[in-house]
Amino acid sequence: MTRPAPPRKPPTMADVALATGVSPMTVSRAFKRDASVSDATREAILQAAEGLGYVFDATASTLRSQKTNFVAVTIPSINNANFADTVGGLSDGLKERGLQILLGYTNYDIVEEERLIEQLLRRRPEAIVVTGGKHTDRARRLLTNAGIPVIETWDLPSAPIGHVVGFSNALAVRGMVDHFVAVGYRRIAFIGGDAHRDTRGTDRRLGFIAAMQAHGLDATRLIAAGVPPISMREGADAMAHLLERLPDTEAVICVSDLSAFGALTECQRRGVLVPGQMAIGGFGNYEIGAICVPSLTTINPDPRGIGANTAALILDVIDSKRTDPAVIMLPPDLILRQSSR
Amino acid sequence: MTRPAPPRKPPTMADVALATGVSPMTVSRAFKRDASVSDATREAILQAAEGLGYVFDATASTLRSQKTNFVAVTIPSINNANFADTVGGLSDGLKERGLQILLGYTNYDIVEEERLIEQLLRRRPEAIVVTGGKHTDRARRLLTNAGIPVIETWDLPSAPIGHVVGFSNALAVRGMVDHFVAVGYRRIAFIGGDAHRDTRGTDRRLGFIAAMQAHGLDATRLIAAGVPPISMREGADAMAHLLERLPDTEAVICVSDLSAFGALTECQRRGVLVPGQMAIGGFGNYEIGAICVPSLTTINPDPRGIGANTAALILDVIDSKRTDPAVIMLPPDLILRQSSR
DNA sequence: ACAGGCAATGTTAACGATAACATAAACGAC
DNA sequence: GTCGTTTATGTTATCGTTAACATTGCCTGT
Repeated sequence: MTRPAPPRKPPTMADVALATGVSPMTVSRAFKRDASVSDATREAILQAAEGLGYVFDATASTLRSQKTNFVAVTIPSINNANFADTVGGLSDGLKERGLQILLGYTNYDIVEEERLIEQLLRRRPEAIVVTGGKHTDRARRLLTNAGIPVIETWDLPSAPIGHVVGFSNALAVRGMVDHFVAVGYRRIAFIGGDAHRDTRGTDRRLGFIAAMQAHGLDATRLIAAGVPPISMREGADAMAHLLERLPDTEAVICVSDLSAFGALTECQRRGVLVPGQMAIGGFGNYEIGAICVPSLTTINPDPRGIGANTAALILDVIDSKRTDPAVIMLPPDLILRQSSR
Repeated sequence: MTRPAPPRKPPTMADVALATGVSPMTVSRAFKRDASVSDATREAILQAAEGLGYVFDATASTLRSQKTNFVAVTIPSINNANFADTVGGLSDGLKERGLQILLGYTNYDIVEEERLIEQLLRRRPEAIVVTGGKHTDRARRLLTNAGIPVIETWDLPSAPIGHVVGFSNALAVRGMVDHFVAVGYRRIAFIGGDAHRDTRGTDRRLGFIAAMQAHGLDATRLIAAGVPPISMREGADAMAHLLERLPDTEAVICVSDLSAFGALTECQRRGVLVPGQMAIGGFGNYEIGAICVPSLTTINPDPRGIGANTAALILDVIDSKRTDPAVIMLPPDLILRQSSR
């Protein structure tokens, strides 16, 4: 009379304890770092655990200890080298402490961001990192009341919720405008998206306009190239548009290196010399800008540095080494390359 | 006599229940979709919850119901448009069911992958998706014993652990070699990384060698360009190397579009005409290949499709609509563009 | 008018770990 | 040799939610 194989529930610490002849508490200690368990006992426990196929249950641990070891992170898009670098820096900085990243993306939409933040907070992260400083009212409330460290990145919010690790997108673009003007360009255009979804892109356009006006120059050569975030294709289309409508333009600043590269290729297709007939500037210091011919003048916002600083900040706050809201600014570098010589 | 503000523990369902005058169980039901609660009661509960600043505790829910609503995913690198697209397709397909992605990256290292898999399994995901079919023995064991659906992607493992959603990297490259030969190229080189870290890259190189030999052609023009995954810079370096050492080479197939683009720029810097003097093929159908001048012949492995199919498969398995291990092949497309005309 | 059914809600115990406290044994200082 | 201290381990109760079962009341059909 053979029974059907029982559904065989996965083993728990109690099973490991039974197999080793100790109490569950000792098993629990054996899986911690600093706990006081004799080497022999720990060895026996871990071996029994491996033999039984026991896998630590982080959920139960979390519920009792009220520590999830999660850090929640929202980024606009997972498919973006800049944000990926920030997550990389963050992840590396948190790894040694056993903090795991719970990642979500908002698709550049603050309503989606609100939904995402709520979902993430349900997992009770130890801290939450959001990209950007613009949120729905409810999202702000959720973050404020979450009772955990909140870090806004990639931006310089006028009214920060908690901590900030970022920079001013507008000021960064101003630096590039200043450079272009100093080199002698006057009829300068800006290529960006056509909506306010991408707030960092919008800030860059506003920074462009303000900087041009500060120089007493015409700030109306604005090409809106499609729904943000715009990429290579839209950059190329925008350059086509620009060359047809405003052919006397001498230089163009693009909202990103990707659109700048697209714009560059359109010049190549049309035989427009870069930088001879058209100078180009980008934003973001993507790899492509360093490799393409001609290489692209750009702004390096140090995405990995943002992530690394955010990680360090989180650890300091968790260790109570820091109690007041921090505002960490990482001034972006202007990188001069062939496209604006 | 003012007391110091109490640490004010975050409200629980019991608090919401008290505030609404119902039992905690009814509050629990109000937060579910299908549960039987009257509209009036649910409304009152949700309003009270919002007023108290209550946030659902997914950890406790998970522990009791044994459902985490997590799907674990490992990718080699977060900073890669192909894998990002796969995660995007996966995420979109799982979102409607409330399944959240728990993402980790292995840095192209199967030892790191093992560590990561163990970490992820501790969170008790409903399913686990791994990139690639090569794992450490212990990782294989962990996956096999996890008791959840396992899906290997982006590959065609010889001995699958569970389900597979992928394609043969070797066969895909063979298709490109066949094309190059048909068009008349004979002295064809391959540019890739110099180690076995990136198993998909290695498979592509092996596919190249096999295909060349099948045509009776010299398969020794192999340029190793650095630690995988190689990118634009390494592609440029490799092309420089190739042009100096094997100047009679007529065409080159690169392990990725990124290295192919780097190789292309090196040709541009040296005045080597593409495709006139050197034809180039890439892999991955990255955006850059469609935009650059000349545009790049490439292979489209349909990363988003891999993600979407994986999501659909996971839902089918969870719903028990499918019980046997699935092997879903998405044959990559060869995309012919200017760089190999 | 009453059985049967369904909708809305309540009660109890449990998910699997560990914080907090308790205890036993070993060790050293004087 | 006694006492305090440290080390290794055990016991009990609990984290916040929900599965499973129980109950109440209202509606429907005959």
